[in-house]
Amino acid sequence: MSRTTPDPRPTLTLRDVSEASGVSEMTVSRVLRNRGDVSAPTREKVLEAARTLGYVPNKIAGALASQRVNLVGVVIPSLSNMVFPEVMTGISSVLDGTGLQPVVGVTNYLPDREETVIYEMLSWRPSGMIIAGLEHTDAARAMLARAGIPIVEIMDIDGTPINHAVGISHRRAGRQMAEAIIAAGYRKIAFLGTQMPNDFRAKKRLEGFEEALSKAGLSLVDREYYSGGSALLKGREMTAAVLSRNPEVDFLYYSNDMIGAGGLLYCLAQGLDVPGRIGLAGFNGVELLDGLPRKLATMDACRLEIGKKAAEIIAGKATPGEKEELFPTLQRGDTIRG
Amino acid sequence: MSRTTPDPRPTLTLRDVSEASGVSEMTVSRVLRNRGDVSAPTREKVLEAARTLGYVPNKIAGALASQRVNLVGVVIPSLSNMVFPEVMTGISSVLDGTGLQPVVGVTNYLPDREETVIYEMLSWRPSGMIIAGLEHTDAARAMLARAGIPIVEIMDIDGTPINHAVGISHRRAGRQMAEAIIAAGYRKIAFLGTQMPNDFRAKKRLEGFEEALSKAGLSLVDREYYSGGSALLKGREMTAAVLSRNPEVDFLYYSNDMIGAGGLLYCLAQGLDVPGRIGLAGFNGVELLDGLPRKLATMDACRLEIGKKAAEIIAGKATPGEKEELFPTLQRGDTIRG
DNA sequence: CCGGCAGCTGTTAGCGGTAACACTAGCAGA
DNA sequence: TCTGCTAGTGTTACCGCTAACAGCTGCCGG
Repeated sequence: MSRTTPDPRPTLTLRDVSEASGVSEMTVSRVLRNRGDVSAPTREKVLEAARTLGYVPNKIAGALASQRVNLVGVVIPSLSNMVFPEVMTGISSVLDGTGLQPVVGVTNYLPDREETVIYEMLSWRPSGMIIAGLEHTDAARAMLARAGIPIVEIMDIDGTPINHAVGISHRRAGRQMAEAIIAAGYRKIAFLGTQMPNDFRAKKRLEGFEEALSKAGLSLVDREYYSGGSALLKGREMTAAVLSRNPEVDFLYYSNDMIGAGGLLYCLAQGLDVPGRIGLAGFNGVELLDGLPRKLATMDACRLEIGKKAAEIIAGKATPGEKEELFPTLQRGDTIRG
Repeated sequence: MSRTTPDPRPTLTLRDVSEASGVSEMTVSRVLRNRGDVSAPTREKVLEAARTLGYVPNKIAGALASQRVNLVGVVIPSLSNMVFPEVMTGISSVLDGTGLQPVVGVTNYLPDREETVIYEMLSWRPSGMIIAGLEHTDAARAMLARAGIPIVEIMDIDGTPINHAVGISHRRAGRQMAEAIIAAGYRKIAFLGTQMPNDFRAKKRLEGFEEALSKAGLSLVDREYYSGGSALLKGREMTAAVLSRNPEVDFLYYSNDMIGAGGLLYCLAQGLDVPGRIGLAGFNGVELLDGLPRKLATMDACRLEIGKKAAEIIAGKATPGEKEELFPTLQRGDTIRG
């Protein structure tokens, strides 16, 4: 079998359908797009012909002629994160009704890669762009700004949006968590996170966290970073490392739920008193947590809601301000005492 | 702030760059695509002009004129599955070098939705299509068959591909797992899975599983299905339900690792002797398992490899047969005795 | 009986690029 | 000197579709 099916005939065009149904190409175009008045019998003839020929319209030509593209670019750092799939769900749920279609690009947290992805996407002249984060290369910002389409930056609002931003304040989220932890009486607090220089949101959370600590006269007792591998396993390992280095630590703040879950499993396996002897907290509010033996404290990131709001802005279903702030709720779970 | 940035000037075209740099549009086009001979000084002038103007080429026009589109359609049932993101990673890793770009469409396991997604994608005239599964509507199959581009169906090879298939035999995988379980001496076996009439691969695994059971004179003692919610939690709940209904059950076969992990956590929490009193197994080999207190038996689905092979076929880097079978390895972990 | 208009269909001229070819200058070799 | 070639550049004709407008019919009211 050959690699590509050898075309029996050159690809079908409107002309083929028009000849098969005995009307002009324009009329076929009208029927296929449900636009303009076409008599019922003509419509039937055309649809019949298109169906039997197996005609699939060429959107490239259509888009060029009409100067309209029903695509929305979505640029996110990663798919394996559990968090972006949910954002996508929110986006799709809104876009589904509108004839707009999301197109996903993944950057792996690399700014240059992001720039390339944005460039590629813009070259298809989408109707709008949804991009995770507020930090981009200068070139990327410039391209976006002059694209003449609505740009929505999501997840974060601590910064200056190009056009619109929909998200939460990670700095505030970090601060809130720290305050809750301090209020619960924990004092020897360690941070465990991802080694990702370009995960600006995690960085902002940590900043807010430390800010609140220092306001209370505290500072982090220890910090541990990882990269790659099974997050759950890394959570275990990092937790073991921190606890052996600093047995007096009484709270573990994780940069995401997955490593937090690993840490929780480790602590429970060690027979540590959670949350009495030691407390834990993560971030994101992933549904995985529901299945754990004990509920990890976390803060949901409003992922679904962010996706929906962003899509509504693109679809013109919302009249947005420059920043749309959402407010995550602290879920104390069973791993913060009090 | 208005919704769309008001265009200060109509979008830039080749003509603008050509005028700014004093050469013909054709020459600009050549420079921007690195094609044909252009003198170094001219090239510089053009690049300079393009850069300062902030020109982004219009791929729609380019694709129409050249009849070439650097897009590869990827159609998958779900993103929240942990398994497809890894397939995507495999695809991207190969495509990255080739100038080809994946475009993802999600079907949510709905055949009609799949048909729509395929239609939409084909209307952009991609260079190839990668589609999960071998089961499609007749219309979808017909469209794909006459698209005149390479079509690679992935994940599964139990069936008849349109063009090429890359995957594993889920029927065989189910059979192998059953054989291993029986050989280990388990006899009262229950199945726990997703309630998804259109997850044909899970269905095939179960078929193979039951086939091997009946060959050994056994049959499933119980079965339990779920849909929606946190898979980990559902795994717990289903396991509890099965064990309370049939306390004599000595093996739990899960249709995926996530619910298997939930079940494992439940069994351990109940103080059950795993794998002595009761064994467990899942499917997929997700890396999450590495972080569990005990390693769940599973079978990896060769996801990365499948993505790579499929992409190689599309990119013309492999000369494939009709079916490329990969062979998953059984990982016994710590939840099958012996 | 005519103007006006709605309903339907066709014609024309692009959309913004690129393939294919045409052209020019400069230079090597006969 | 002339041919032949190459490197560099421009010209032309589309790619497949749609916006905009131009008919054509039949029917209405005045």
